[in-house]
Amino acid sequence: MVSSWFASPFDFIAHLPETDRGALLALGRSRSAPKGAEIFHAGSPGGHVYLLEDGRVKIFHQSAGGREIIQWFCFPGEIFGVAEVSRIGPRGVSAQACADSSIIAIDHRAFRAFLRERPDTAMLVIDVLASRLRVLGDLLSDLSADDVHGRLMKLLVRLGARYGKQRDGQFVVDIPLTHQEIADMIGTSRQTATTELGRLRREGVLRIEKHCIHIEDPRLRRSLVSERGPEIIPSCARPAGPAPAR
Amino acid sequence: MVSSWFASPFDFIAHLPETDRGALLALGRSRSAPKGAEIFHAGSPGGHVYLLEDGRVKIFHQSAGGREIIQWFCFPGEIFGVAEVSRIGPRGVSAQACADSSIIAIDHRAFRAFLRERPDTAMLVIDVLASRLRVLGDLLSDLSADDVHGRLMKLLVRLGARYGKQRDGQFVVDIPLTHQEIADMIGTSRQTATTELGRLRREGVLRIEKHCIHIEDPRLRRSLVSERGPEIIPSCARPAGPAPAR
DNA sequence: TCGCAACTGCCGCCCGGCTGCCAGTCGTCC
DNA sequence: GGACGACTGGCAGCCGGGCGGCAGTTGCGA
Repeated sequence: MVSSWFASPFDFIAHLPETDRGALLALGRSRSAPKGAEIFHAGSPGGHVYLLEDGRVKIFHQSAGGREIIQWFCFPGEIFGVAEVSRIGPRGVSAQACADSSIIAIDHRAFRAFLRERPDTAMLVIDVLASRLRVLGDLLSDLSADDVHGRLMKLLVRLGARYGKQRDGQFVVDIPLTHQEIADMIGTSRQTATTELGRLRREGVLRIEKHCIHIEDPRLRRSLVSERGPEIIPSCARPAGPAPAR
Repeated sequence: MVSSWFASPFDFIAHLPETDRGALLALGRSRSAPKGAEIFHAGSPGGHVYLLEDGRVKIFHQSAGGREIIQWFCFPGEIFGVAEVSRIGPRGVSAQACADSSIIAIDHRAFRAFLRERPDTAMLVIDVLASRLRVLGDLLSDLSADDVHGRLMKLLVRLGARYGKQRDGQFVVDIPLTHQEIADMIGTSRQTATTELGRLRREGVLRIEKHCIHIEDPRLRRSLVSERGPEIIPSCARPAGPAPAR
């Protein structure tokens, strides 16, 4: 059994070395962000790095036409807003709480100074950035090569592998998503996403209940279960074992 | 005068601290790659990080349909192949020499060990990854929000700001590009790229000579010249000065 | 409990851009 | 110098999917 690289949620806080965790958290200030609150906005200076203690945060790009392109969701333990603080210039993406959230804001200069003294944590940051680079690269490739149906299927696979849970004999992606959000994740319109989701529902591939996606198709379900392996801790990763099929 | 973040080529080797440069270069083995040679391929294990001494390298994603999505070009001094070595799993992108090139290959374990001991270089790697994350984020947003004309204009601005040179009273993007490559950079077909380039030529915006783009439109030219500022060294960047308009 | 706002679901129209095709030009290697 | 391959340029046809519109449903807050 192999685990695809995208199947492992990146719990940054949990992966921090014991010796660094307390010190890093102490650098920041905790604050709460109610559902819908904007944490930072594209164009703002970007003086902080954030850790998500609890809740869910959407990282997205806003285009000129008002369209949103969702790059990813952050879950508890993840770090975000880190790409923009290392280079001059404003943030390129916006962050918004999708649920009542609790976040820790760390001044970016303090964060950089911290990384300089803690090589383990610095390597972890490199791993996070590298992983996100791959995610975006894949999104880019899908967007220019696949049609809407293909992109939606790939989204299902990714969401299922990464966030899916087995519950009461069902396979559920435990994130409430609107059609609009799904459309924004695969770069299409709300209407087209609705149509395509309707087709998949009629074909028995999935079912949506309380905005959560239930995978019904037994084949897809099995492949999702087998792709979720034990969580990979990248710092411990060795190029041993067979490479996962891509 | 402000400099857009994307206007600064990232000469990794030049930005290395004096104390680290020799030691890092000594870790690797230099080799040459003739034009068209593949340096690594998507799906391969990814055991090395590369520095480009001379030449030009194309980093791209190959889609199922055989289509290429060019993520960026590397120029002398740049580092590449770094995103894939930190996580388990094969490479997601391929690298190919666009011109006769000379590269230095560094074993990824040696590279990681090096970064652990050299915080300045580790921070530089973080800056490189962060910068590329922004590039991909922008590409993604353009691809899903703009039409071909808009994407081509943005490509012109980026290429011009980053690689443009003033020469003999002309403004030239000094990279020989085929229509196919331009199409691969903006996610469209060769034919559509040809058509759109033809229109821009007829409108007097640009001229293509020996596969190099000459910017003719005086307004576009002025804006490109003013966007190229002194090269930004991210490690020295302070959030002083006005934020560039995006 | 009511009312509004957000979300879902389904049309039909229409246009941007992809596919396929072919002819002309340029560069390069025999 | 000739032949071949790579690149450019343009045209016809078609279709995926964006957009506007609207009705029905859900759920949240007053």
